[in-house]
Amino acid sequence: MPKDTFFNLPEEKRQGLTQALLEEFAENDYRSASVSRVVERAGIAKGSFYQYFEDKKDCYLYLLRLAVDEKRAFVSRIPPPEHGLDVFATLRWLLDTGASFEFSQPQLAKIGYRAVLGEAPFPDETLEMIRQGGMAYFRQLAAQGVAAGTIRPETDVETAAFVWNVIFMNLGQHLLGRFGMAPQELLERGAQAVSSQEMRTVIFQVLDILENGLRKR
Amino acid sequence: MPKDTFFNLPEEKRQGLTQALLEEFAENDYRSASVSRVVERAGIAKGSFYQYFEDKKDCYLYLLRLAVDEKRAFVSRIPPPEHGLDVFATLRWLLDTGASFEFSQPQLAKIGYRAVLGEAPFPDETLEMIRQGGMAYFRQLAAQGVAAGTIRPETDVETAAFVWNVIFMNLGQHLLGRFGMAPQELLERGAQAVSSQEMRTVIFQVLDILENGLRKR
DNA sequence: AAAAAATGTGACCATCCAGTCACATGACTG
DNA sequence: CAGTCATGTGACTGGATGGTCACATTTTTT
Repeated sequence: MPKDTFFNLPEEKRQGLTQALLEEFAENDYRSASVSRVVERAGIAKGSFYQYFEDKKDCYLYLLRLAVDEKRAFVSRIPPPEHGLDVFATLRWLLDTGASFEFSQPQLAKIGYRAVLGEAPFPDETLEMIRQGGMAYFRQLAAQGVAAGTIRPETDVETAAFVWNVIFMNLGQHLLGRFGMAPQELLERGAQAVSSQEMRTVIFQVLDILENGLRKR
Repeated sequence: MPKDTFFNLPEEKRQGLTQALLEEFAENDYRSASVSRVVERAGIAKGSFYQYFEDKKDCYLYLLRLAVDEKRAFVSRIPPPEHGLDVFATLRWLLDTGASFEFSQPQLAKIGYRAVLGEAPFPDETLEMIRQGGMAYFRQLAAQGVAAGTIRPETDVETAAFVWNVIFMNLGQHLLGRFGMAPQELLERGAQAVSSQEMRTVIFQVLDILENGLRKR
């Protein structure tokens, strides 16, 4: 946990530091990220940094929790389709929202992505939650679909969850690379970028593949 | 390129050094991997290391090329289904072979995986080849399927390639995590581990999802 | 205004890193 | 045997890192 001094910081200064942290930890994995670079970018003294955070791990976990909170807030802003409806409608909402988040908060998304890949050299419950949360959700969704009869009954829930999860995790990056936006441009255009028709089309195609397969019949 | 001295090394010593390199670069990304740890593990002097390799980058690229070569050799040992046949048969062969390679050479696979994620802080053509090779292959495969009429004609080739590629890249890791094998155990059991019936079932399920979708009809 | 508490600072420390180099050891050659 | 060349070595350099601390500055309390 960051110390009180961090939360007592004037809004502007705290934002500046947070931004420097976001940049550093989005561009580098935990071990390569450098506190020295962060304080340089933020324009504060090394000593000050350690008035705000216990250590490097502390500031990293702060970012992780920030990512979780922001994603929660983001998701709750776009309400899900009514519960119990078609699983594929839920899936569409998920992919759509997930991609939007990636475009709206690319740095937080990247940090979360890194966390899932499991490169931090220490155990932590927030980390574990992020790592397992996605699969758990998709597992439950798949089970629900099987129970409701929307999904083919012979489906293995774990395997379906894997496929969905892996697509979900990588779709944002794919769209980003495919439609060639620099991170800078992203930050300027904001979330509405994803509403571009091209991207919507891709998302729907992906959903269609997951739902109906690729084989012509 | 490693220097001549490296290739002149007695088999045993070269193997030992290579093994130390594999371990280090499979466990750490490029920036975090440490030459000091490598020479310690390999039991040679720091100076000797720099008789064999130009620098850190040189030894890393050696591993990358090794990964490419080994994978090529591995793949050519399990011949593909006849050309021009069902795209899905080719896909099955791909997933199967890919997963087998991951179980047979987990360290090389991991290094390749890291390379695709794009974390090395320098440009290189081998790197670029590894990064784009997968997508290029799947793109061509999808186009072939559309042309042959096996795949639904309205399919966007790029999107199909993305879905296949992302599944292909992550299936090995998934199987590994799911059937809970430690890397050590893996190295002992070798490639035949993947022939376990459980894993085959999962691979076939994944293929089935990609081919026919999940929706019950 | 004085005292006290909180916050800011950058030189400094121990540790690690990639890479070098003067020298030691071995092997081959005339 | 002497001489030459390839290989092995580890102390060392310069630089970066995470983290500390004695002190300076600012803010709050008395």
